[in-house]
Amino acid sequence: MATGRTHRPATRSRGIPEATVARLPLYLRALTALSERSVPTVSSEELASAAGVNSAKLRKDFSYLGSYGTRGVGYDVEYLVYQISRELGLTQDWPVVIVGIGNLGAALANYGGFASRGFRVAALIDADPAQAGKMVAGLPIRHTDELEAIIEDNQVSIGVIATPAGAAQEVCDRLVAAGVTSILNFAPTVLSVPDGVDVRKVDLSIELQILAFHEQRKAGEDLGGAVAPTSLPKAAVDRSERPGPDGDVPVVMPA
Amino acid sequence: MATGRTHRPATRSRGIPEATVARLPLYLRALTALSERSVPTVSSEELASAAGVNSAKLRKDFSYLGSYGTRGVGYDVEYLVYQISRELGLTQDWPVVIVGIGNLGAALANYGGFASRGFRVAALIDADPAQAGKMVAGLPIRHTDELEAIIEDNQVSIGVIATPAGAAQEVCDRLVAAGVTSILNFAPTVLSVPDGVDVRKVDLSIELQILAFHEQRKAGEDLGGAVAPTSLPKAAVDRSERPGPDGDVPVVMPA
DNA sequence: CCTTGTGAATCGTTTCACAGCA
DNA sequence: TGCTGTGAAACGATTCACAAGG
Repeated sequence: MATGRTHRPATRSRGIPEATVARLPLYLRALTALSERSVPTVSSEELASAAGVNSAKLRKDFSYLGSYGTRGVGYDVEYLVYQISRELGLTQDWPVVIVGIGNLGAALANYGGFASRGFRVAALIDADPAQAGKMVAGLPIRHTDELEAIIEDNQVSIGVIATPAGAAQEVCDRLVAAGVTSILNFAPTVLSVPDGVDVRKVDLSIELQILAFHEQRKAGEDLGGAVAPTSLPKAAVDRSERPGPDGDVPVVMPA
Repeated sequence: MATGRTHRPATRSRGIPEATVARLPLYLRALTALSERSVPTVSSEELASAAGVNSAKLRKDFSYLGSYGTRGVGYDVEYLVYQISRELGLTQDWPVVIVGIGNLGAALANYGGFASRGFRVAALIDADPAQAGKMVAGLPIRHTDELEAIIEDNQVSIGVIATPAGAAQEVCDRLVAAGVTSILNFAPTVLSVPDGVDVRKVDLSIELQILAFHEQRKAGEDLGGAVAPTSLPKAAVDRSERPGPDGDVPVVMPA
């Protein structure tokens, strides 16, 4: 979910629900695969199962875009690909910059999924002068000093932050000051941004922690009961038991 | 959200809402930072703002865990760190394997956030024989042939898939057959898994597409109207207009 | 007859607002 | 007095079930 308090609460016109927007890329991927196999039409049932959702949800989602199906038949694949692409804004070109070219930044730079949608990596930026000039994914790494100029020259409105947590807020501030209004943040920090700027967060360690929660539950069920003594009296907890957490996350990469 | 149809619908005992579970790691991070600065207590207001949520939500979330605060005062930082860690299952050790050691897999292997929570990278696995034996993040890359043995020897229940999309389902099947019951999937595919296996998905390109949607909206608003002719008659769309999408995503890395 | 599109019912989450307690 | 804990209200998303329409 976007972190910054954004998203017009009023405006009330073509309101596509957030949950629906988040699924459109999923449908698009499934449709693209069908399109490659030259499948002309799909039913909501088929497409839903390819996208990993149920058909009622899919139909409701599509109903927000308009009436693009044919009753008794299904949806025209090419037509839907086009409609969803347009709705998502992928029929235009989006230059993005990636800041922080460690392993993660490099992985992102090499990621084919960007180019094949409307995204074009306009520049790779890193704070380490020693990295400057090195080629990654066919692009030279440029130094942070050039950040503002790069944003302006390329009309970049989307920035990807793949720096260590400590650097993220400063990078974010500079991106925003230079005109970026959407940020994809891989650093494990809460970024604060002015109104009108969207932040989305991808946090590897959080995803694992959620898995661990469910995993623990499963283990508990195998034994047929609650896993841990869930409610021991507060006084019983020895403060030194967990000896004061072990230094938080040097984070993703030396950037 | 988890993709596989999982999550016990019945059981009905200590039901912590999914939305709450997903925020616990966030609180934990904020609390850990406070703990390092030796802050003894926080109010819901302070902690909420550090975690980027509002205080009512945070209090409701904590109320599912129990009554861990003190009215008029706030929450004991160390105590809460411990309670949340335990609830998330982070007081135990979780061995994980990472399959697919391209740039992304390497970034994950180097990611400090794993070790500092209860996660231990038990092995790195790649299908490329030429990679086998190379050291990444202090661990040797091992060949896919060894996958089953590694899982068993290390009692691994959590697997991370960072392979190209084409390989993901097969890797997933092998992981599950070998006993893995939680999967974090970075490949842009819908994985199908048997009941009882949890899948969480991180998709870089989807996040960007969601940003593009909102970005487009902003651009449209600047001009004070709808961006695109949102509803043109179906017949008007020339099928050859978007010439059949350009090959989906070679994906993350040559793995 | 088949599949879409959608009101209405349901479910889960968030927010409000205040009683309860240190 | 101040902040937690929580019922109750509001909101949003999902699912149901069926009428509409090719």
